[in-house]
Amino acid sequence: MDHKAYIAERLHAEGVGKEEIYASLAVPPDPALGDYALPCFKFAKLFRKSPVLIAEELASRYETDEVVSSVSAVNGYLNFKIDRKGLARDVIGQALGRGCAYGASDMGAGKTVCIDYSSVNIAKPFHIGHLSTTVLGGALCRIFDFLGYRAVGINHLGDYGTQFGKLICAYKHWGNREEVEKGGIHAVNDLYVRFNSEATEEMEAEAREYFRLIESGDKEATELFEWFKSLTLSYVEKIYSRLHVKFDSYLGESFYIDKIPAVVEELKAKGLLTESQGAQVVALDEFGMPPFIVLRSDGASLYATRDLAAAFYRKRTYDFDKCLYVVAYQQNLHFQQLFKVIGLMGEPWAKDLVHVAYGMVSLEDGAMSTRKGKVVWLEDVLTRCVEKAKRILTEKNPDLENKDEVAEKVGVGAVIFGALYNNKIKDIVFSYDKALNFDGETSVYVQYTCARAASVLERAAAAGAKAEYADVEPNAQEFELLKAVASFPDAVKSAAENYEPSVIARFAVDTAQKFNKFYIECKIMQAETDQLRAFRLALTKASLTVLTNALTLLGIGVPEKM
RNA sequence: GCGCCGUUAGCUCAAUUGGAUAGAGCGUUGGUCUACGGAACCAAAGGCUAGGGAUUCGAGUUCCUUACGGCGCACCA
Repeated sequence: MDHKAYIAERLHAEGVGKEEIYASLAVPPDPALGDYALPCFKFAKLFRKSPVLIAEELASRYETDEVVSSVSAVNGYLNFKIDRKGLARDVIGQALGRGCAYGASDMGAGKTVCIDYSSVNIAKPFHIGHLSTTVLGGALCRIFDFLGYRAVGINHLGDYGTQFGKLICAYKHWGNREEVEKGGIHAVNDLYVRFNSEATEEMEAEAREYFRLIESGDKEATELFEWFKSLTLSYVEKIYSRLHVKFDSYLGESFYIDKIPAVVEELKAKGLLTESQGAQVVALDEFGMPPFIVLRSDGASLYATRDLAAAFYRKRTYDFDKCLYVVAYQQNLHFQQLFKVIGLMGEPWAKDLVHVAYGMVSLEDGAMSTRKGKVVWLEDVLTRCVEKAKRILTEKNPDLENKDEVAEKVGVGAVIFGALYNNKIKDIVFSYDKALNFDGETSVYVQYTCARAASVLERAAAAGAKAEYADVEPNAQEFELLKAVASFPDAVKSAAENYEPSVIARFAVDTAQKFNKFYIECKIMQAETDQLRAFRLALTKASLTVLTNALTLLGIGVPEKM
């Protein structure tokens, strides 16, 4: 139940709309004051009375019931207390009734959200810098899907550009099939790195020629390129499946090449295209931005041009209500320009394009650099985290059967969680110390909490004890936990509205903390009465449900034992 | 130089979008077990929310300004 809506509906203040009351309702800093509060200061002018008086009058007029058990006025705040039993019945009913759908809604029914994320480059291995876009985008897909939207995950492959001419050139000079088959994508990357440091003028020219050959569909060049592409895709697929992300489309930049002329024509027809220093551009100086280059002076397209064509293609193909670009803030200007150009073209959906910007990853000794070999490969991070998880697991729980499976969930989960726990805009300095830390506010803590809850429920099942709502007055720990469980649907909504999965990660830790307090303070199986035991078991089950749903939305597995 | 973003406890970060006494984790110090799982729990210490101004009944949150840091600024992606 939405308590704020309930209160807003029943609180009558002349001249003040329900929506305004709903929006103004806040949560008091101390639960002893109440569960919701309406600050009355802003109504003082309207009523020409002191906020203290307004709060008192509203309090005296509000009729309490089985949902809102008491109302009080304190220093200009109107404080509401939710009936504990009523909340317990409602929350436990919802969580146990809906199970893995608890927190879901149909608010997005009939709407489509395109989410452009991860966007790997062909022939480049996955490094730690690619983690954010991948797990953020993956989480956003699941969150929007959970809210009833059709979420379309798009991997806008970096599969076009002169670098592939260089790669083929390097391969022809220094590579061979056997080595690449054996070394996989890293061997391919090594060739590319070598080209960048050793290539002669002649090789550069050769590389340009190879790129031209790819474009013109030359058999050998195309086959080589397709080979590198399939190597890359099978490599990233493994990582994607470990991170639990999926894509509905792998249409990359090369797909849009033949769609560019039409877009250029349209720009021309709308009088937006001008020539500047030999290039075709859209001038944006009146908006305080540098020009948007559509075609280079040699007539070739750019990344930006392909993005422009891709936006139109997506609008036509999916008729999205929103199209998100999960790309680092480095590209702020690029997206501002792109969106502005689409707006200037008169497309009303320009407003539906959103750059979901996130912070940059660097290493402790500075920025990453593939050329200098200063890179942290994601697979290495995953491997080390899973290894550590297994070591701890073996030590703490030697009899556990499926150690590898559990270690995978714990280790990979820690990596995902680490990337999703803070506000996405924050820069990250990667360190193995931090990545391998499983203490404190981590997914491991949440998973451990789940395992504890699952363990109690298992004992209960073995003893034939029921987990169901019972008519008891929740104590302080139980009530705090209930409120946390009840706030999950709001957390999911807020995560979607702000494109911020960290809201859900924070929710998970907060709720786990409250469950642990409850667990320590309240005997569950040894509760004083059967009724109380049933109630606490139900609360335990409800907690496990929300925590599982929260972690699942983030792409993190929940082991039953660990 | 211009633009965007950031700055909160020793460290890493929250703060329900302008509300009451700014909260967590790590680290430090001191506690809690003959146990429904100690990967836990409790407590203490730690803050002029980078500095200054403004708006407001009320500002970590909005505006202006300064400092520091990151990113970007024409044919790379």
